[in-house]
Amino acid sequence: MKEHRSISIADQIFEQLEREILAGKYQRGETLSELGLAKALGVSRTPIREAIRRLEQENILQETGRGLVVVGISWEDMMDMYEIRMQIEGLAARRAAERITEGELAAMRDTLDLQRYYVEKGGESNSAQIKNLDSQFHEQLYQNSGSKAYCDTLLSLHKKITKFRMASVSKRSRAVQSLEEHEAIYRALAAHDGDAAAAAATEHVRKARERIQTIETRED
Amino acid sequence: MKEHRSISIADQIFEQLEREILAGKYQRGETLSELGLAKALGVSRTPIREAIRRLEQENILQETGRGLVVVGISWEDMMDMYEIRMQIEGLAARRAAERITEGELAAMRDTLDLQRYYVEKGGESNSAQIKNLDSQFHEQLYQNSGSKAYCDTLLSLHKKITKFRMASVSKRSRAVQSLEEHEAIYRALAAHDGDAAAAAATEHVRKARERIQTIETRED
DNA sequence: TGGTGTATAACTGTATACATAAATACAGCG
DNA sequence: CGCTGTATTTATGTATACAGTTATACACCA
Repeated sequence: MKEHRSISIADQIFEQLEREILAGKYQRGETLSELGLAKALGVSRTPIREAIRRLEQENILQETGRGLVVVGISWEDMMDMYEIRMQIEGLAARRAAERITEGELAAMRDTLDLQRYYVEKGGESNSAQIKNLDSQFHEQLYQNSGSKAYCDTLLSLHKKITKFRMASVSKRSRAVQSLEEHEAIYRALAAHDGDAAAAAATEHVRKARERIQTIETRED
Repeated sequence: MKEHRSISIADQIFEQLEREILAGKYQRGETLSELGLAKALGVSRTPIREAIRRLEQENILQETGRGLVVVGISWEDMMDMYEIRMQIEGLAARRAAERITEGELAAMRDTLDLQRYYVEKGGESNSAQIKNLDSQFHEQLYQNSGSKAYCDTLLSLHKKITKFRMASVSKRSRAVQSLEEHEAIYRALAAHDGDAAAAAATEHVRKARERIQTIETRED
């Protein structure tokens, strides 16, 4: 089955480079060149340049006038992103609790149910699925805050954190804990309890950061 | 050590379009085309496309597959950005207070002195200067937080707010108040008092938002 | 009159050509 | 041996050509 809408080469390259840079494939400070990337990927410089412009705008790549230098993000950067999320994800959850509709609640319920299915099913092959559903839950939460500013800011942070952690594996027990915290957020949203939603979301981010600190070690 | 590197056409166009979109020159939902922009600005599509990619990444312009649609930001979006800043600018100030050096303090002092000079001098012609120095103070604060994540996030929000408000005029009394709040932040930084710095920064953003709410009225 | 099929125009995506500037290599010269 | 000036390579910035796709206009036909 063919894709309904072809994604441009430039977008694919952007995604790939973003993933690779955030996952640490390139060392920070390492230099790249347009032509080098173009040859390596078998395309012309044009789509490469467009991908680079987007990466520059995300501050994970920097133009030096002669070559590109990889900025990426460090472990400390990621910890800081969690800290920022702790603050504003709570506020976003509060807003979502106050304005979420039944339909939006049902959609989040579906996400949770699917996440629970894969978590309880176990198996390492479902790790990617679980991560995707985890991201989806958060994205729904952001969307349901009804605020473009909150949504944009949180999506940007969440995306970077997710791709940074892409290489790491997560244990099942952690997935269960994360799921239960999602459930707590959902219950607060369903009850339209702003305070509870804010507290649950903030706590979830805080615990997620703790979990990462204890399980992962990463040079950098 | 001044940069002699000329700014590319693509960058200039990005700055211009960003300013115009955020300032509300284009209506939200309005469509643009690469060729139209290229002809209007007298350049080829290449630099236009690169500017567009960056604007897309900022979520103020959107590609539809056939033409571009202006997203921009609304008054509510800006209020939300202030709300987010209230939270994280305080945390950034706390960090800055804990790690700022004498040299960095001196640089911020210089910015404040210059700002005070123009504020006390009065005159409408200095409005732009004052705004620039105001931005500079905040950027120094962000930088001195020592955190890439805080710096990136706050810079992005601050830039959009600033350009959104670019069209508006500010009264002198407001400029004086803003300056005094900056002084309060500076004093806390100089005293390396994290709590005070956080409180002062948060309060400054809160009051800045209040001031805007009372003086400005803008459709949309 | 209304629907349909085709031609046309408009737009984006990609590749390529060319200009320019900067780093590098190297030969010549003191 | 060291310095210098030049040639070459390599990099980016911009323009242009071309392909592919989709909306649009319009003529034609039932």
